[in-house]
Amino acid sequence: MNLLEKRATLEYSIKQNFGLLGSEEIGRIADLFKYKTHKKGEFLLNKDKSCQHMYFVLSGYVRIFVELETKEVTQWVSGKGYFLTDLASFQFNTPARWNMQTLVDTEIFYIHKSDYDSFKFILSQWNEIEKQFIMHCFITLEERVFSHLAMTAEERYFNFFEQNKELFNQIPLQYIASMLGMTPETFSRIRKKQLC
Amino acid sequence: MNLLEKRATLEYSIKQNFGLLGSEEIGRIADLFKYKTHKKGEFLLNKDKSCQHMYFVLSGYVRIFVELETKEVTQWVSGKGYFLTDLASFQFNTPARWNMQTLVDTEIFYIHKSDYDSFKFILSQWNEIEKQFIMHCFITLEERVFSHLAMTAEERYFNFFEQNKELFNQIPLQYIASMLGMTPETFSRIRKKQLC
DNA sequence: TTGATTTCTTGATTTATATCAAGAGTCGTT
DNA sequence: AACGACTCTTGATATAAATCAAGAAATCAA
Repeated sequence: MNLLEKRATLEYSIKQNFGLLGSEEIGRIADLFKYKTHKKGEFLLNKDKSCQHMYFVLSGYVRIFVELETKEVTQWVSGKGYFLTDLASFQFNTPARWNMQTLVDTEIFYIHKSDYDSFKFILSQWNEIEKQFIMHCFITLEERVFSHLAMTAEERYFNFFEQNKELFNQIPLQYIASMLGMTPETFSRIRKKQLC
Repeated sequence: MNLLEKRATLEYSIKQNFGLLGSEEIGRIADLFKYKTHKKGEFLLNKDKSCQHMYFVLSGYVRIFVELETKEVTQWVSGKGYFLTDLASFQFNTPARWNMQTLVDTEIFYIHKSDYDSFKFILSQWNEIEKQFIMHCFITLEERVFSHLAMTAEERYFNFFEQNKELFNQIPLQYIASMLGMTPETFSRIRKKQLC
């Protein structure tokens, strides 16, 4: 993939997630993102630091997690096409709540908060568009909370599998287990049922 | 509480949740809310219907829940000072995902979607303000997901209790149990530990 | 106040999931 | 190819939480 194609991928995802923008406007947004590659295992963000960037995953995977006394909790894994940041830190300058680490060699586009904030001056509809984006994120999270109120570990597994098949042969399964709220052993046993 | 004091309470909560507004502007927002009382057990919203309103709880409690084949799941209980709606339905005109029912006689202010949508024309900063409000909601939900990934039922109980003491002697405890993702029996046993 | 209904508690039991421990597979590196 | 480091699986066991069932307590309505 050459840089032009990478750029096209970014623009496509901006269109998908921040609808209602003309292609000229999308171009102006994309202009402010910078391209970078990260080796497997590198951190994009450390907990308690300030999160000054929003990231876009072009290829690879980024894990969002936190370390507790006794265990490590993976909050989410973002693959290609995802925008990600620690929202509380990025928007309200609080210390970051999560670590972000690449699980494989990963290509990202990133944008600094100061450039991101300029969108609202460049584009009159920006606040409206961003608002809708966050609403969709909120609705998705509501579903995730619901899955913990209403579903068993096994139901969460199959539900998630249907939506994210590709993830299951790309990253260590223990991280999927954690983001679904179960141990690797439980995950493995459910998986065995699935395969038999 | 007379109507003037009720109105003042609404304005105060608007200020709390949608900061950055002058008092004249808050007044113009509050003007578009209407006051209504609901008897215990009345529905503000039925699942699968269209949610055309946002609600503000002045006094009382509203339960957000859904009925499954085998059980009922309470997603949240909103007490005084809460704004509530089915966001997906209110904003994107999808069928409502939740029921909303009062748990006691309840006073609310409500606003129709068409009036709510007019805020952005009345107030130049509205989109920005609303965006920040939703971001805070999103961050709160992230914490809630995390509580299911990292905490036991007992930890969720005590964590929630610290934040919401008043709820525990105002509404049936079974609903708190459900929103914390446990059965009433488990809830009761944890509660016993707390009291002894 | 009384009876009816709902809610909460408690005990016994079952089930789901976590923990612990060991071994097997996989992957990356040299 | 071989080593070491992860990662996954599997079994045995422990623990957390759900289920089932009954009764007690609280609440509501007449």
